[in-house]
Amino acid sequence: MIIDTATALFQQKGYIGVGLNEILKACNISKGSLYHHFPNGKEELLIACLQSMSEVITIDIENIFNRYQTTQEATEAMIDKLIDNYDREGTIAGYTFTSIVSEMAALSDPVRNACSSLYNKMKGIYTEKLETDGFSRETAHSIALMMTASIEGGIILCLTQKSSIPLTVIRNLLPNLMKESQ
Amino acid sequence: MIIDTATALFQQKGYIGVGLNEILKACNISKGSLYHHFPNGKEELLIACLQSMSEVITIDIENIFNRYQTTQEATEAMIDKLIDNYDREGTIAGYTFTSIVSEMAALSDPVRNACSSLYNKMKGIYTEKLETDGFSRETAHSIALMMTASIEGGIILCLTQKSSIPLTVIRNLLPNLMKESQ
DNA sequence: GTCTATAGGCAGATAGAC
DNA sequence: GTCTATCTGCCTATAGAC
Repeated sequence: MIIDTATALFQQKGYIGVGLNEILKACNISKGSLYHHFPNGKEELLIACLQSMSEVITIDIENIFNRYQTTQEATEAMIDKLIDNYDREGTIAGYTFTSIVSEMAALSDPVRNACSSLYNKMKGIYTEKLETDGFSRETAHSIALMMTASIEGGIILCLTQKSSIPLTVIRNLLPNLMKESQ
Repeated sequence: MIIDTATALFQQKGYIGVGLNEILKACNISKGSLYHHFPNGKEELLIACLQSMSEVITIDIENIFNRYQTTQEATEAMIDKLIDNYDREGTIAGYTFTSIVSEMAALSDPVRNACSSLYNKMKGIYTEKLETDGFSRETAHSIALMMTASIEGGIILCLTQKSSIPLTVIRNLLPNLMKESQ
């Protein structure tokens, strides 16, 4: 599948970091074929990949959040998975999603909107769980946003420092936010 | 000054987003001249710019943190400044520093190290202030890291959503971390 | 619907005059 | 130490055969 292969490459190297030729080679298809399916070229392919990523990531997070009773437990399990991923593979699935946002937010509104909706989906899962925990809707929204931001920032710090310590610290501090604001 | 002009461009558009010709035109110099001063070309210029950014940002944060008695007040003032910046100009100074990390962390170790040291400097200012607030060294380090990560993530969310709300929420939630962990 | 060949532009880098 | 001219290579996108 073209989209799966391209998604992996975009996640590894970012949008500008991957050339069209590299994608074609990895997919074993030709330029003519790609432009037949995606007349608007690379950007249209990226947006299709972002939609695919959105589904995969959302389902993954939802599974974890359904498996645990409280937001706190689910969050710890989720971050543990990110840390485990990093320690085993040296990368974090969804990282280059950060890279794509940073590169493209100012350049392409369609891409920016696709990324925005992905963040909102993640935040929505957190919010819902926090409300079942007993938080007011408003507080739930605030904490969910804080979770999204600190995890995203934590991933960046891990990749910058080549260490999983930042995410470990965040994993241990985030629960305080869920106790004290209640 | 070449570095000042190039720094501004890198901050606005990221490393790959700015062409060498664009920099030369903005500085009114020629290719030969640039390569005389920076034999290793664009990457060497970027690292010089990151060092310059590091000084500017560090001094700015230090000034704010010296002006207020507690970390909480200083942090709120600092984020207020980011929000004000965004609302007035639509960008956030230091943003494209995020963009540069995301683009380059996996590609260039010298650049990654320069970015890592910049994050550490910011975190160091927070840590010091938290210790004078009475936190243990270990707790101070943890909270400082959380501050760095959530602000960085908040900036990304602001740029993705084209709104200053994420940073506003983070400004209001971060103080909880400084009260309850004490 | 998939292919090859190629267009057209711009990237970063270099050579050598002055 | 600054300039202009030029090189090589890669980029995305297109044209047109099959």
